[in-house]
Amino acid sequence: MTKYRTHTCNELNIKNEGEKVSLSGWVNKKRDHGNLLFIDLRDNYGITQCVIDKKNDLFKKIEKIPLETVIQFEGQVVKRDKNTINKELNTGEIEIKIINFKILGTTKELPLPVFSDQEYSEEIRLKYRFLDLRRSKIHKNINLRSKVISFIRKEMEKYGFLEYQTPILTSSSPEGARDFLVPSRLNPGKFYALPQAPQQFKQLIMVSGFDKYFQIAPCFRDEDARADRSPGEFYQLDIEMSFVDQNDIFNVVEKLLNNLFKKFSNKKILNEKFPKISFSDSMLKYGTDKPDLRNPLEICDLTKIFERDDVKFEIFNKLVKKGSIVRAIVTKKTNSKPRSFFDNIDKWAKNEGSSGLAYFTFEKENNKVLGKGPIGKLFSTEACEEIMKISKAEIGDSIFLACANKKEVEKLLSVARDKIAKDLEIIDQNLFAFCWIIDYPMYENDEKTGKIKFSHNPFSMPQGDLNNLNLDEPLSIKAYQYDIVCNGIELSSGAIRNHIPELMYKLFSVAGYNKKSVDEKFSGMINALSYGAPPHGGIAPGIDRLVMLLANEKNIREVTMFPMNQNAQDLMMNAPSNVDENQLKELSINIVKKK
RNA sequence: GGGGGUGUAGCUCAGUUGGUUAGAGCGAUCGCCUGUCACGCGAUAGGUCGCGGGUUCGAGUCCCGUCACUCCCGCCA
Repeated sequence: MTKYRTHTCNELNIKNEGEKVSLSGWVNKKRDHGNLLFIDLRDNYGITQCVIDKKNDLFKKIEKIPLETVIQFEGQVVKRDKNTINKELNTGEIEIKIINFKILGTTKELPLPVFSDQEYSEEIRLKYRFLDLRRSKIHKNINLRSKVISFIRKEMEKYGFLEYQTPILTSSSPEGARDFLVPSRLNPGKFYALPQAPQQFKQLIMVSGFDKYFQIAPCFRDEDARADRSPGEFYQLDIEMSFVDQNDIFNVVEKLLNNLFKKFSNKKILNEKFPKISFSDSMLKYGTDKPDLRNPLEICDLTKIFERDDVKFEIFNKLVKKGSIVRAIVTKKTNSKPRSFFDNIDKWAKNEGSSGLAYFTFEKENNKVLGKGPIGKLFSTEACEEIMKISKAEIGDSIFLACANKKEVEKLLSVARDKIAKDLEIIDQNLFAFCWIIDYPMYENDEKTGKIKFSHNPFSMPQGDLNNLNLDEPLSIKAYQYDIVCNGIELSSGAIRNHIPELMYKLFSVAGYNKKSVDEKFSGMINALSYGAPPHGGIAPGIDRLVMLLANEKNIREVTMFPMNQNAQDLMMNAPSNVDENQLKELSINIVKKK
């Protein structure tokens, strides 16, 4: 109880009948019958209906109060008639008979209505975020986010982790995303960088002898936004552990996510023991390293089929001869689908910038397997049977074929998998399907330069006999590097780190860094690892994306309190903004004006 | 950096083949209404059709440019 209220707007019920109470909140909605006025009063917790009739002298004044005014009502809890009970409200069995009121905060005319299910443009929502956040759906999302973070902290502490904080002003790192830079006044011409992640610090924490680290860590990357990627800043559940292999980390994360998702969602978890899929398998079966396992469709490789003489699909045959590959998606029991179903998918594929998806359906006539559809007759019975064997297709199933270089085929079929599943409505929306993607390659070919580069984190531990790595074939080396994926969304990646300096020099030299440049660029890390570093590893699931999944939202701004727009501007606070000439002078900075 | 979508009243949107004074719902203002909970009824106000240029007798509508928002590609070790 405070001077403003005896109860919140969500707690009064039939047991309080007759009590004199005081409530404070916003005028959510008025229903004015001329001689009788209902006001829905709203606060963070809920809504309570307040009522006044014309006999009361205050009626005329209260009638005029605009929506979203902040007001305090004194009144009496009255039981509602049976037929006027509102089952939608927790307080729906009672109402407050207004005795007195006090206006605590007035409002101008609203730029956007608060009480409405309408959708509004992002621009207006972000500019008036404080109004937008009053609306029930996003208000709930933000409170969910708070509860999720609190739950994670408690769980992690239960598992024996301690939260350690790391610097926000740190040094610019040579690899990875663009840094946000902060000029140093005391060191003219030099810059701090905001951390892209506390990657090096958490390793240093392990080297410092702390054993189990976590942090709800802010991360800053100056890269372009997406629906599921805030520009500028986001949060990770950063985790690092000493004396572990990757299964120890999997166990912690699986336990945490199972508990978290069970607590905050009614959806089922497909496999509580998350399946482990190797990177190469994932690229073959799903065309991507973030597969949506709710989708039962799988991709198979049929390149060999097009080397046969009894397959007369000239375009593909020729392309295969030139080195292209053919992969396919089988859809079950689609022989009765109308022609438009197939043509739409082909048309869609062409829209995606590919040469389209060829298709046909397996049928049986006179006990002989036949291909039906535009290109069906180009395949002999034997070829059809071979395809069915490889793709596990049955009579009545259809097959969609893509032919191009490996990367293009993977990319097209990965999105085609989503598209076809959506059209067939075979994705169970009431499911969370987690998986681990493991065995990432240590290196890859840089397409632009043709040189070998690290495919992920250069600090990852390579797999195999460390004294006998095949450095002549770097592309064959796999790393203890892993991702966790849920419903096709990449939640995070992690790795067992390389804590052996000599090995690190070797691995860096493959990617074209000599000892001197490694010492220069990663001096802090290398130096620390040289004084007794424990084996260690970790992971860092994205908090924003976890909350998105739990809130069933597709856009990260729906779970972020004060997000920036796509151009990394805060329309409410007007950031970024010009600064005073004097501020620049102190920082020894000149602005170069673009023409 | 590139591609798509959108831009009309405070908010959400309609606007036909280019043709009279640009409409609706919500909100605002005023009036009526004692059991609503998306209360109801009536009236009034509210417009640089994102901005600039062009075609045309005539442009919200067609063309060119530009800006803003958004989605995607690139990018995000």
